[in-house]
Amino acid sequence: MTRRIRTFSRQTADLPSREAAAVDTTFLESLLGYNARRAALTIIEVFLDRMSIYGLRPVDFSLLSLVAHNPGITSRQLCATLGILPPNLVKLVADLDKRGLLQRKPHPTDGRALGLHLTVDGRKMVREAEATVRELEDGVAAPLTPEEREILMTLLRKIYKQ
Amino acid sequence: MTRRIRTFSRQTADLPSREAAAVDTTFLESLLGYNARRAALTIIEVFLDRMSIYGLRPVDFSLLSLVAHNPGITSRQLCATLGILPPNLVKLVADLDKRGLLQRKPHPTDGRALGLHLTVDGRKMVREAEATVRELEDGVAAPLTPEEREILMTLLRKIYKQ
DNA sequence: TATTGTTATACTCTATAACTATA
DNA sequence: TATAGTTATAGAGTATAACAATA
Repeated sequence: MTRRIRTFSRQTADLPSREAAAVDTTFLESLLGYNARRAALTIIEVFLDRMSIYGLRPVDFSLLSLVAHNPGITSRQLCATLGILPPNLVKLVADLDKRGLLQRKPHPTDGRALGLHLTVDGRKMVREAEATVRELEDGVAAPLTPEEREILMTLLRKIYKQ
Repeated sequence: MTRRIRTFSRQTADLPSREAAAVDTTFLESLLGYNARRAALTIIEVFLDRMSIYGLRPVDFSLLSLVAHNPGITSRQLCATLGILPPNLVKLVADLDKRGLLQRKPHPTDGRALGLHLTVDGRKMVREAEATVRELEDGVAAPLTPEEREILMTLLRKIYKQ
């Protein structure tokens, strides 16, 4: 079975040209928000490139990984966890369903809800995709020592979990 | 002169409900990309709220601040610095021009280019807005010691400057 | 009466192609 | 021939309102 590999275009952030290098960014670089956004965009760019072989965007990967580690999770829980609005989750789940990666089954106790479960293909893809994400993150975290990498994640969690 | 204050809606990330709290996010939270994106979104949310009094989104603020610290900067330099594509910058600059915050003047040496300069109103707004951003960042960085805050920014810069 | 999943829809953000004026 | 600024436009992402089925 062949599956079309979706491609994701993304602005190729112009490499710092002579002009850009001359720009004073001192103030912006003193801001947590600016630095966090720039770092996040850098990681996303690498993610898009390396994960294109699976046809998974960050949101698709996060969704599948959550279903893998929380079989039977509902759309509502997914929305709350990933910060996605319910109407926007419908197509995401429907598309992954069409690709044969997950299934919607009746919820055991709540007749309104549907529990999400990975298919065999879905489990295989998540296993491989999670390994690729680890490799890709090893690459972007290369300038950091293992200790610094842990510190960085700990500090980031302090920001969004307060 | 009255100026309409633009409002920016943003998804009010559902606070961790009982349901969401039960979701296992261990794997995602072990990823740099996930943590960086979540932290960036948290800061943006606070930014949108506190900066709405100026009618400035993050991109507007970054643009104005760069012009303030780099008088005469060109659109092309802004694009390279902020990772914006030239066609998308046109309306941003035009709108700030219409609001009387900046002006486009002929470039002294390049007839094709236009140098951007803040107006008196623009300089006043940037001064106040930068102070507000400092305050707002003090808030989001409250769970961190001053040393941790510096370490966090240093590590983030290592990620996107490699 | 509230919640789950859904449809329809609108608005914003990001991207590509192509034009003009100038280098 | 290449670059700065621009126009038009398409696609992706994110938002609100409202509905049927179920709690």
